[in-house]
Amino acid sequence: MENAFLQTYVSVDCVVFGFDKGQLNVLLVQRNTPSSAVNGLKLPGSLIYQQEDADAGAYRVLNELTGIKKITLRQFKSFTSPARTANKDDVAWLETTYRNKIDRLITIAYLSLGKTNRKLNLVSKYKTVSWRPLSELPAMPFDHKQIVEEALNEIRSWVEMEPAILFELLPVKFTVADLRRLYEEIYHRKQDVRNFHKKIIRMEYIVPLEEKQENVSHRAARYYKFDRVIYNKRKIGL
Amino acid sequence: MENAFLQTYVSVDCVVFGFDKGQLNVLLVQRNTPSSAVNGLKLPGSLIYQQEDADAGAYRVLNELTGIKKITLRQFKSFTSPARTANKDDVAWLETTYRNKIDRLITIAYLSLGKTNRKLNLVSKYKTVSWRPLSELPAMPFDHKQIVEEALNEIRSWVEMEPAILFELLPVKFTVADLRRLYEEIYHRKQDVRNFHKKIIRMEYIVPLEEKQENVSHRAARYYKFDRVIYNKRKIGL
DNA sequence: GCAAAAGTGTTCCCTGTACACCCATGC
DNA sequence: GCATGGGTGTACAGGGAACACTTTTGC
Repeated sequence: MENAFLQTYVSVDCVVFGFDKGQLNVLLVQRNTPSSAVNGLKLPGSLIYQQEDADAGAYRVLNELTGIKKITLRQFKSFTSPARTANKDDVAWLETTYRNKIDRLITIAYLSLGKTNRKLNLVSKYKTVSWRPLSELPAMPFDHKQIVEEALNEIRSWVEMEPAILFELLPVKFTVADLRRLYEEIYHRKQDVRNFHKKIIRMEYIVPLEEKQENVSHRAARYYKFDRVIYNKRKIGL
Repeated sequence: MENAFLQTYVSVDCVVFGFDKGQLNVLLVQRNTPSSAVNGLKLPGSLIYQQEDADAGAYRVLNELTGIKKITLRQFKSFTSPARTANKDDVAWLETTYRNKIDRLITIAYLSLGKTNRKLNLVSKYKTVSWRPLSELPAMPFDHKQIVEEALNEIRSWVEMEPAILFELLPVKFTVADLRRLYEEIYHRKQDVRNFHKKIIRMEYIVPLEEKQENVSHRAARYYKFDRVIYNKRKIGL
């Protein structure tokens, strides 16, 4: 008995995390097909073209579906199980969307961190693009839920390798408490307030501003900003 | 102008590292084709089948090409550039070997650590399977050189996540100096002998044996072994 | 004045690092 | 006896962890 070699379509899927109101969010798009059965939210992703590699495909697709241009995407894992196309509704949606017969599909998953106040949906083909809290993700087609879970694991090692990417998640001006809550979300454990403060103050590339919070019903917190120039100088020193 | 969606063959390639005589080695196989122009060493890898996922394909292929059965393979990156098939000799070899027209090929790369004293070549379709020192790798087809380089970077984060895999590279009985030289190879920096000793002694799962080296022209070193049971207990404690 | 969150110092321990000499063995 | 690599202790510095009270602001 002869085994046939796999010849398959290849997609990219992007897990873009955002941080807002103390929680991590994931950027999802909504499929817009006639059949309501297969409507629903999913990760931004699509088949890639003949002449592009997966990285180029990921940047193109994310831009086409959400309008996002300037962002860093990082390939983190391929998902190749034949069971990915086990759900008939998913396959029907694929075949309608791409006008091809598709019985197998592998995807290369990308991870990214973005600001939730970014403008979205400028050029989207999809009905809606929206941030959804990680803690209450909707049901999603294919193995998108699993992809998000593995992306979460990946964030930590990415942050350890390149701490600067954390600031992609925060607004330009942020308080130490914002940063602490972000750490707590990513590492799933409480940080001691005083120790965290000391740690942040030691980092010369997190620079204090004169500006403080306004109209808060408690003592106003100082704003800080991330200084990439100082950060890069430090790295060369390593 | 319409863009066609990529539909492609998918291969797996395995970078298996070994450690011998103080150096890291990579396991390579030799292509056996009629044309001598395309002969040469390459990473063990092959197209995967319709009905298998990439993980299953990687284990199958590594076994078919090298005889290796019990080993841990870890997916670490996909290589998807259209330029992978830029070399005509490589494409000719592909088409001869797989009896298909192949103009594009993506590969999913796997990383693994093995002992160099493992029995090889039991069921190999290839002429030879051999360990080659990392420092003097031959020219290889496709982007195999780049794949090995990226695998090297990957080892460190794998070891940090799961230190036990280091012992896959060492014989069952090893000296502290063996372990130190392995560290030095992987991290590319010298370790202080005394400090390294202290660090190792602190790890209860590295247990000293009564046995010592024999017939060495210097003071004989004590052998140690890795105790997985103690190691696993410690991990639960985290 | 009270609720809510910001801000701030000290102590202890553990880990990493720097550093130099004697020991066992084969030849 | 000499060459080769194995094995060992101490001292200092820096970072992580534990821990409680005062300050500012809006209402």
